[in-house]
Order: sequence, then C-alpha cells, then structure tokens
Amino acid sequence: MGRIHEAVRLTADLIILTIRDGALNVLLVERENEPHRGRLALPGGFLRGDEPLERTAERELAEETGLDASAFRLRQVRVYSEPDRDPRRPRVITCGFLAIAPNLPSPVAGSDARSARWVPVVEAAGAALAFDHGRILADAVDLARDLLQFSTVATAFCGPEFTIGDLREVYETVWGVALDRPNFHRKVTDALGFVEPTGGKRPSPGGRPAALYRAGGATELSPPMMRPRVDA
Amino acid sequence: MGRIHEAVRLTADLIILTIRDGALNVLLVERENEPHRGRLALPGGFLRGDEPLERTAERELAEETGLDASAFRLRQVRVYSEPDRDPRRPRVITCGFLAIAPNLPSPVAGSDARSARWVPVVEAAGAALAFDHGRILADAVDLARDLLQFSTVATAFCGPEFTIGDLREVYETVWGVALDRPNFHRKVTDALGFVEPTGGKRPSPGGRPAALYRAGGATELSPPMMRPRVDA
DNA sequence: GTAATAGTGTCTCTAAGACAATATAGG
DNA sequence: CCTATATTGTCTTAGAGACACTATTAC
Repeated sequence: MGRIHEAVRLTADLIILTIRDGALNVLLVERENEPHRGRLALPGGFLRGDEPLERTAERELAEETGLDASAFRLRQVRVYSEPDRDPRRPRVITCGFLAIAPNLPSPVAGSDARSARWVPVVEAAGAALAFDHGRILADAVDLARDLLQFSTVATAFCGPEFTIGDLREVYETVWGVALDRPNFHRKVTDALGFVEPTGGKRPSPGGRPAALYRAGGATELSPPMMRPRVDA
Repeated sequence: MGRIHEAVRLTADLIILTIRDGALNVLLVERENEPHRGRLALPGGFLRGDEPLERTAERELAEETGLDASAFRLRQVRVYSEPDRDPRRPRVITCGFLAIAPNLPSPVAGSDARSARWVPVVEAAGAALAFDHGRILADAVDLARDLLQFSTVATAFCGPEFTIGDLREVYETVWGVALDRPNFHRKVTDALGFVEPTGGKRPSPGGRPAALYRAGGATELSPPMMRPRVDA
C-alpha cells in the first residue's frame, strides 16, 4: 500500500452534559500529557484493537465517570479531521459522542481522571479548551438543543423520578429561554409516551406538591416541542 | 506508541442522490478490485496526505461525477467503524457524506469511474451492496428525508430554474407520499426565502404554464414542511 | 367546447400561546 | 389570612389539511 494513504489514529471524545445548579455543565478533564498539557479538554481516548468507535466512547465514559455506559445512549456528533487539529503524527482524527447524564451525586466518581470536573458550558465556551474541543462542544450543545425539540431525551437529564417542573427547567436551561408553565405542563402530559405518572408526590418550597413522573416509552416526540422563535 | 493504538485507514464514501424518472436514484460504482470485486458500491476513496475528510469527499465527488464539488453541500451522515465491516488490515473505517444533485444530463459525465451509474434507491436497497454500504445508504436516505422537512435543500434536487410542481415531486419522491397540490403551493410560496419567482414560465403538457422559480436565500425552513403522519 | 395542469379561496380542526382561575401546600 | 408553586380552563390565533373553485394553456 502506498504512502499516499497515510495511516491515522482515531479517538472518541465525549461531550457529557448535565444540569447542575440550574446551568448546563460539561465534564472536562485537565490534560496530563502533551500536547496541551494542563489545558482543559473533553474526556476521550484512542480506539483500541478491534473495537468499534462506539465502544471506545463507552469505555471512556465508564472510566471517566464511573457510570455504566449501557445506561446511556451515545450519539455521534461528527468527525473532526482538520490536519492541524492535533500536532501529533500520525494524524489524530476524532469523532465526538454526546452523552446526557442526570445530576450526579459527587463531582465525579470516576477512577482514572482525578482531575475530571463539571464546568458550566458558558464558562467552558469562554476558556480555550485543548485542540478543537471548543468547537466540538459547541456542535454537541447544538445537537442537544435539537434533540430536546424532537425526542424525549430531556428525561435523561433527570433522575428516575422527576416533576414536570424539573423537566421544564431542563428545557429552559438548555435552550436558555423561559417557557410558559401551564402550556408546558399540558403539552408534556398530553404527549404519548413522554412521561408517565408514578403516583408519588414531592413537596415544593411553600407550594402545592408536584406529582412525580418517570420517563415513558417513546423516544420520538410528536408533535415536537417547539423552541420559541428567536427574533433576530 | 504502543501497538494497542492500532493505526487505521479512513475513507469517505459518498451517497449522491438525485431524482430520475420520478424515482430517487443513487450513484453506484462497480468495484474493480478486491474485496467485493464486481459488487455495486458507493463511490468513495481513501483519505490522502494532509487533507480533511471533507476534501476527500469533494475530490471523489468530482472524480466520479465530473461535477464541481464546490457547487454541492456535503453533509456528514455518520462514521462506520465495525471491525468486520471491511476485511482489510489495517482496519478501514469510513464516514458517509450525503450529496444532493439535480438531474444530471448524461448517465454520468465522470472520468474515473467508467462503471458509475445511477441506480434507483429501491433497487439498490434490494441488491447486496459491497461492505456495509446498504446500511450507509439507508442512513443517508433517512437523513435526506429529515433535511427536506427542516431545510430548503429540496431545491438542490432541481436545476437553477424549476416550477412548484417540480419541487412538489421532489418531496413526493423522497418521502414516498402524495401531497396536496394547492396546500403545497401556498406553503412553499409563503415561506420566506425558500423560492423566489424568476418571472419566466414553462409550458405544461396540456395545461396552464407554470411560473418558474429559483432557490431563495434561506437554508432553514420555518415553519418546517410537515411530513404526513404514518399510521403504523 | 374538453382535457389537463396551475394556482386561489375558504372552511375546519389541531395545536401553540397568553393568561385567568383553581388546587394544595407552608407560614 | 398570605405566599408560593402546581394544575386546569378558556380564549385567541397560526397553520395544516380538505377540497371547491378559478385561470390558462393545448387540442
């Protein structure tokens, strides 16, 4: 085989999003090796042996967060193959994988990455992440915003039981808009398979207690949750 | 670097869709080399030197169709990295790129691929394509169907000038449904930036001549063109 | 005239959005 | 009682869909 078909190395980079303290957060690690040593970066790693790239992503997810990767649905964001995105040779090309996580108890129970921590997305977008991870993060957040519109993934940001108010806060946080409470409530409870009541209730601070729900069986959301028009 | 990070080779495979004789067609080539020699496959090729994968795709598009790749908008479908998808070693991992083309004059004016030809998608889905190209094609067609819904790419299936009827046939062909003519007409002409009239007309077979339009400036379509509900 | 296709008008119905009103808790 | 949050009700309006109707050509 000719040298013209340069061999490359592939990595899977993870964009693990969650909501903490009312803000969208992403899991970042501090790089311990060159290049970009000490910079914040998305967790990720090299494709190994005979695994598909999806398994690479699952493996890294488990290593970085200590969570069972099978509980998450990973989604490809896209491939990043600019020749200068990584100075190493042979070239390093990556694929972004989006994961949506509920609010996790400790900062991160992960083993491998002692330096892993949650960072608000607005803050991460301001910081200069390693490689082209800033761009990858932005693309993943865009994807997440679209997913909220047409699928039921919003429940993945919540725990096993949640209130309609919790779910509304997910939309408001990820989209950065305020939604009408009564209309949101009706829309969500009317959509088939989005949420189903558990029968339980949770007290609200100084108000009527909210009914608890769990995620329903549907993955597609129809009619979609319309994002309010942005009048530019 | 340890052997654990096996080097891989990357290819870009193209799913070039067009409409011919009222049917959705895809450009396929007959493989001239092993593996899968003689089988139908998507056009594509290896990443070369220091180019990004997008340029690989553009290059192959130009080589296979003779068309200027800059006239097309290529979209990543996704990465296919199953270890057994290609028997060659080192592993070959590919990324699908969707291209939407107007009805081209000759079968294919391409230079390199003498065996390139348009194949109806329904026929290609039945035939056993090389590698996992059947799956890639199916994913790309799904993506195209979604794009019609939320973007203005339908005009890319048409030439520089087209009638509303032409555009309606694009939707009907790709979605495989019949659409209401009056409602479609109003919807398209009312949407901002979707189409703009050229002032010209084109005679219809035994009917009132149709006004000609060209693609408008918008890329997003809002409100989206709703695909009729499928009652499974 | 008829046939065929292009385009307009109008009605119904679903669903989004605004917002009033009611329900249920803690103080 | 008041306050805060959850939930239901009601009205308005945008837009999808059905379909009658008009317009413009070829024959």
